[in-house]
Amino acid sequence: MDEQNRDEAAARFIERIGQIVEQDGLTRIAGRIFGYLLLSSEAHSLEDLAKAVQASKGSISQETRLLERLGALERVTRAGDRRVFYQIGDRMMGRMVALRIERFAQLREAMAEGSRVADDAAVRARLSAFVDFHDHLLSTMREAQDRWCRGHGIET
Amino acid sequence: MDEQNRDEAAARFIERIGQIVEQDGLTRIAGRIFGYLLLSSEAHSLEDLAKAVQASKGSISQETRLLERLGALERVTRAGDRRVFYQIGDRMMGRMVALRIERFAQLREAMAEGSRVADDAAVRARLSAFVDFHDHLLSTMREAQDRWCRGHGIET
DNA sequence: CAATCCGTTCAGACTTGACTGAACGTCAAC
DNA sequence: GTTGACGTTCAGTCAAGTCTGAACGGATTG
Repeated sequence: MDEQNRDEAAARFIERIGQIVEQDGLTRIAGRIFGYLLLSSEAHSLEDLAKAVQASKGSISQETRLLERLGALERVTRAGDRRVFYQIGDRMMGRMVALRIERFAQLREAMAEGSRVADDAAVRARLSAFVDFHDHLLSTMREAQDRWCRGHGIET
Repeated sequence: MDEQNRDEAAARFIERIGQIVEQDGLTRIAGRIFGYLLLSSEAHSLEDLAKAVQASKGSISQETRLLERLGALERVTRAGDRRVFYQIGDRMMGRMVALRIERFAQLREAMAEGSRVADDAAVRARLSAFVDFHDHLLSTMREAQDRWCRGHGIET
């Protein structure tokens, strides 16, 4: 793969991650920042990122801090340099999965509340089945996550 | 729980489901329709739904057909009645989980593509680890789903 | 102190897409 | 054929939220 193709492929990857992250409720710019950093082993300055994803400094500042809060990015500083650098966080993988597992848990809770509220027996049965199913699913997911993380030295 | 409280609780449930479904990329109205039908054992007409979730007939038509396409709702008709009624589909539970599993798979694919594109060995290693992890997670999730569905007579 | 370099914040412009309501097509009944 | 009950579609409206760019605050250097 020559450099030209590699750059195009990288751009496609960044856009793709941008869309996926956007589907998860963040902004497209946050997704592109994340995608860009995923493809780099180095930390990048705010200015770097602004140039790479073609967005204003303001947006980059906003979104990097959000991603940091979510545990997706890490902030790196260097002696003798006032700038801030961002890189993919160690706990990134664990956090991404944890967030999605959390979504399942949220839905489970809502359904549980529903089955408490419902006055119709058939409805209660349907919602209870949903809750049971998700309990099952959640426990296997969490177990899978724990096991894998322990086996590979990944922190959650 | 008296009727007043029950109605309020039902309304809260419907809004909550509305928000969750909205997070999943559908509209809030679609979510409310879904929530409303989740709490009912009967099928409801388009007009019923319009009144229940306070939306226009146009929106209800749009969103019910979308939910039907996704396998969340079923369309029911009755002899001697030209109206269409909607209810929660049998395959609802399986479909909801399948859609979310699909999201994991999407992310896995993107990361796999990234590891093909990356020119840095450390980056490739990070992305490969991500892919492996998701392969692991996906297989356990799918297995859990299959096993549970088989054990409880749920169709996927 | 002035000059400069960063990151942050915020008001406003702008984009996106949800939602409505009216028009339309269809079917059945009369 | 006419009327009325339905569901669908679509152009237009409106609100939500993203993005920008300028202003700002703090730190550092000369």
